[in-house]
Amino acid sequence: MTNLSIGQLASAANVAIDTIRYYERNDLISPASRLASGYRRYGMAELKRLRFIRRAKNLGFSLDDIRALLALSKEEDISKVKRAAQNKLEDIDERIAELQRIRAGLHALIDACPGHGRADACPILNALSQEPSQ
Amino acid sequence: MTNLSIGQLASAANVAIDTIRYYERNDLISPASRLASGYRRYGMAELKRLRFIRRAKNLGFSLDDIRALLALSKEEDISKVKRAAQNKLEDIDERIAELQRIRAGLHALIDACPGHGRADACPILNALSQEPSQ
DNA sequence: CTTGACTCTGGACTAAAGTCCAGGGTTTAG
DNA sequence: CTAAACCCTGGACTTTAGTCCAGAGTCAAG
Repeated sequence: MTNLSIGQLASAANVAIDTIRYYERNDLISPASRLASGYRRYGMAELKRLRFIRRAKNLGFSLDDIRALLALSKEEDISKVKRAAQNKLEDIDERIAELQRIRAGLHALIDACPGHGRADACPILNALSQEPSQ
Repeated sequence: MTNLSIGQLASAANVAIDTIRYYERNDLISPASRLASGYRRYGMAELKRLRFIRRAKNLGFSLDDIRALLALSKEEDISKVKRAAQNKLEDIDERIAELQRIRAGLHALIDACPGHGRADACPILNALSQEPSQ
C-alpha cells in the first residue's frame, strides 16, 4: 500500500493530479522519491500530509496558513512550536465561537418560524431582510 | 447616524469603498438611495447587511452562498425558506464538528509537549512531520 | 513488442474576490 | 469662492488556488 504513483495518490486523497503538482511547486508536499524516469513516488506519510492539507483547507485555512503550520516541523526551538500551536488553537476557538453564535441565531429563527402562512409572519425572512444580526 | 455616504459606510463596516461597489455590482447590497449627483446614500439596514456579509465571509461562506442566503428574503414560500435555513444549520454543525475534532487533536498535542528540551521529544513536531492526522 | 494508459515539464488559462487607476464631477470647511 | 476631500463610472490589474493544454517520454498488459 505504500509506493504510490501521483495518480494513485491523487485518487487516494481525492484531489486532482494537477493539484498535487501545484502543491509541490508551492512547497506544501513533495514526493518521497523519483524513479529514474522522473516519475514521482509517494508513501503513506505523503498521503496523510495531503489529506491534512485538504481538511485544513476545507476549514478555511489558506495554503499560506497551512504551509506555516507544516513548516513548524522544521523549527528546532520547541517553545516556539508550542506557542505557535497555542495561537492556532485560539484561532480555532474563535472560529468555533463565531459559528456557534450564528448557529444559535439561525436555530432560534427556525424554531420561531411556523413553516406555513403569510410571509410577514416568518421570522427568518424578517431577520434576513432587516437585521442580518449585529 | 443614518444617511451614510459610501465612505462612512465603508469605515463603519471596516471594508474598502471599492469592496462595497463590488458587492453592489454583484447584487449583495445596494444603496438605500442616491443623491441627485449620483452619490450613494445608505441607512442602518445596509450597514447591518454589510456587516453580516463580512462575518459570513470570514466564516468561509462564499459570496455566492451569502447571496443565496440573503435572497431567501424574496421567497414567498415560507416552507422553502425554513428548509433552506435548516440545511444551512446542518452545514454549520458540520463545520463546528470538524473544527472541534481539529481542536481536540491540537489540544492533546499541546498538552503533551514539554515546551523545552530535545526536538524529538515534542509530539507536535512528530505529529506534523509524520502524521497530520487521519 | 506494441498500444493504451500514465507521467513529465512549462506555460497559458480560469474563477473568485477584490484592488487600483484615470478622468472626470461634487461637497464642504474656511 | 476655492481648495481639499469625496464620490462617480468603466475598465484594467492582482492574488489565490487551481485547471488545462501541448509535446514528449514511460509503463504494463496482452
